[in-house]
Amino acid sequence: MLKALGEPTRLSVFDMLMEGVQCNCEIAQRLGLSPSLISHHLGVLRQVGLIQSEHDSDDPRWIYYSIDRQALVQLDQEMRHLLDASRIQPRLPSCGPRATATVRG
Amino acid sequence: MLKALGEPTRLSVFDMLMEGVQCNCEIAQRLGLSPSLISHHLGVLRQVGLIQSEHDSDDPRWIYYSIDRQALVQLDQEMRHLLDASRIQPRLPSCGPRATATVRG
DNA sequence: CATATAATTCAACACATGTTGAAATACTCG
DNA sequence: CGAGTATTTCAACATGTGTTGAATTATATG
Repeated sequence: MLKALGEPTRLSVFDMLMEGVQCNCEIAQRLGLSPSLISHHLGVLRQVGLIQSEHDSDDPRWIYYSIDRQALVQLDQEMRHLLDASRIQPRLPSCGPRATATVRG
Repeated sequence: MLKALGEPTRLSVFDMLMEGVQCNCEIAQRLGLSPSLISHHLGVLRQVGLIQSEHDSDDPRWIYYSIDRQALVQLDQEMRHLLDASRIQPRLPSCGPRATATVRG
C-alpha cells in the first residue's frame, strides 16, 4: 500500500477518492490526465486493496470507485506504529569506538 | 517521503533506525545485504529528510544514523490527515445516471 | 609507510513502471 | 442496427531505480 501511495499521481487519485470523487472521468478531468492512465492507477490502488469498484445498476458503463474503509483503518494503525516517535530509544552503537565490548562482532 | 518508504528494503532500514540501530554495518549484517546497497538506501532516506547522519568524534570512519524527529512528526500528521476516515463524505457521482443535473459536465 | 577498516561513490545492468495512443469492450440511445 | 459514450486493455516506449561489484576516500594502527 505504501508503494502504491508513493507515486505522486496515484496519491492525488487516492486523495480525490477520500474527498468523495468516484468516477474515472471526473478524476481524469480534474487532473488533466487521460482516462486510460487514471484507469491504470485505479487498478493499482484496487490491486493492493485500498479502493473498491462498483458498477452502476442502471448503466454498467459507469464504475464508481470508493475507499476501502477496512484497509484504511489497517494502514492508519500500521502507519501510527511505524511513525510512533516513542519507539525511538536511546541506544549505544553496536560497533565503532562507542560500542559496548560484549556486543562487538 | 512516502515514495522513499514505499521501497520494501528501505522501509526495513527505516524501521531498524526507529529501533535505535545506527550504523551501516549492523543494518547490512542484520538484513544480509551489502554495505554499498545499505549506503544507497540511507542516502535516499537522508535526501528526503527522514534521517540524519553524524560522524563519530573519535573515529570519523564510523557514521551514526538517526531518525529526524521533526520530519517524523510532520509525516505522521500528514498521514493522519490523509488516512482520516472522517474525511470520507457521502457524495453523489458528478457524472453518470446518478449525477445531479446542474453539476453534469 | 603499508595494511586494515567503514563507508561511499561509480559504472553497469536488469527490471519495474509511468505514460501514451490505439483498439477493444460493453452499454445506451435514436 | 449504427453512432456515441465510459472505461478498460493492449502494445510500445522512455525513464527510473534497485542491485551488484569494483574502485575510492578517509582514517586508524603497527
